[in-house]
Amino acid sequence: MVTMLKEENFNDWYNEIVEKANLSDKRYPVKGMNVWTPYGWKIMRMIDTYIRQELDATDHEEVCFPLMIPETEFKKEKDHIKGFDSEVYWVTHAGLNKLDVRLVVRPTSETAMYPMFSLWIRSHQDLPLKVYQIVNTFRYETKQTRAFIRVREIHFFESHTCHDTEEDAQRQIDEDVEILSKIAKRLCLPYTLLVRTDWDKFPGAYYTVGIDTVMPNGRTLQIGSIHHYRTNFSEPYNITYEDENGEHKYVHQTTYGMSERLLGAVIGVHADDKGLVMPPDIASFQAVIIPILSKNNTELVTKESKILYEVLTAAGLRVKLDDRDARPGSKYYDWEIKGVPLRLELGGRDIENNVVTFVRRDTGEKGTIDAATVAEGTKLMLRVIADSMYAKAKEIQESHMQDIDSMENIPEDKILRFGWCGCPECGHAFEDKFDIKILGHAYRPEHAYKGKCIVCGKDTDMQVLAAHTM
RNA sequence: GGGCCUGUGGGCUAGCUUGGUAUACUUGUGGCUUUGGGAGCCAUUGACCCCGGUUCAAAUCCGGGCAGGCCCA
Repeated sequence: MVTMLKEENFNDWYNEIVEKANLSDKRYPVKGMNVWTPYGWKIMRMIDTYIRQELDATDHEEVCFPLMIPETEFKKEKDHIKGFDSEVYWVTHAGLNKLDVRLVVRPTSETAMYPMFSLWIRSHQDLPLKVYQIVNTFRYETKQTRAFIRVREIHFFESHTCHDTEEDAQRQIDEDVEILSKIAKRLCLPYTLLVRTDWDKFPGAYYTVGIDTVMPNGRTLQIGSIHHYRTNFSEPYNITYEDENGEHKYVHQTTYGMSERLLGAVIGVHADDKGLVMPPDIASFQAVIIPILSKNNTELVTKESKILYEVLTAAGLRVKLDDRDARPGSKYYDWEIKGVPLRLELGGRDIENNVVTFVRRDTGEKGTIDAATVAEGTKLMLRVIADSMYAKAKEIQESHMQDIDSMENIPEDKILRFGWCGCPECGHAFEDKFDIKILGHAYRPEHAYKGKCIVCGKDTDMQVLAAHTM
């Protein structure tokens, strides 16, 4: 049973869900490094599958670079090293010997990949270069660690692209945005795309688009980011191509990164006081079949349950037949904690009436599906569940948005929306006064804005969002 | 970065102040029985975070480490 309430105590509730649903085992004896349990890993792999699917479909190629980066390469881009040197792990020894050149354990792979890109790319015919990898990266987080949300060993997806022009790099970022929308749909997650402030962009980037989602406690969680590097890395790493006229030019680069925080966001947004609620597309099991046996029909119900399992599996659904020797009620609790989207019960009454009883995990709604068309009926129900999960999450996100026009009476636990002139002085003044972070301005504004800077009162056409972050 | 709290079977927990025999529940295992929201009975496995100190004696007191949680910058 889940004892913590999401509304009252989000942090404790989150920890309890992760533990009770058995997504991750935090007992591994290194801080911030947790064990992926079979149930959690299956879900993460499902998310990775969709990432691969979308990246492959847009002509990205999967690669796998080494974990370690020599200090000499790591140091080439000055802002980048400055942004990371307080949180990288160093390998200083090999056996008993001290290394002449220390090795960095990758916090991200720019500095591992780019020396190789410089060898791989020679002509404009080699462009665009679009690669990605899904690997673990390491950051020595100093803040409180938290399963999936702030860890030191990160399950990370990163794509890296090189282009001949800045415009082509810009097109890549728009493609990344499209890819994101497809993946987020699978997770039933709404999000915002905000161009980060200059002091908050990725170390070495020209600009950064943060991907944020709103947690029910009113804090935002960054679930990914997209960066435009221009030639900030290609210059120090000497990644050049020869154009049609025989001239040598620096490539324009972009990156796109997301992590297991996607799973953290799914938990935070969708789970409830009974446990996890999995979006159907990434659920390890989309439906669980619970046979309801009684003394005189054990054989019949067991047989029919197996047939149901086979019919649904053959239709491409991920199904679990729970034939453990336990009471049905105890099985209900087990699968509710694990968040299986749909529970299918099959007992003597159902067989007589040619139906299967279903219970939705997201709403608790109960009903029956016609046994003759059970595969179609189940698929339809899963689609309804996904749509309604997304709609509910979207509603929560919007209920947290609030426009403000003065620095008085700032509401707690809201995502604030207001005008900003763009100057760092006003930005820092706002952030420091309320201990809140300016997340940035819309990457694709829905409409033009005319207003005044909330700090200095100057006219401005830039509207920004600000919030407490997880 | 600074401060506070905690660490006992797989999970949760009593015991710690006042040093001596480790408690309950849950889970696991085997069996009987039962099955439309956590059934019951019997049997049974399983623990004091690590290192050092004080002591005849340490889960308990002291120091350090590691890990977890919370608050503040």
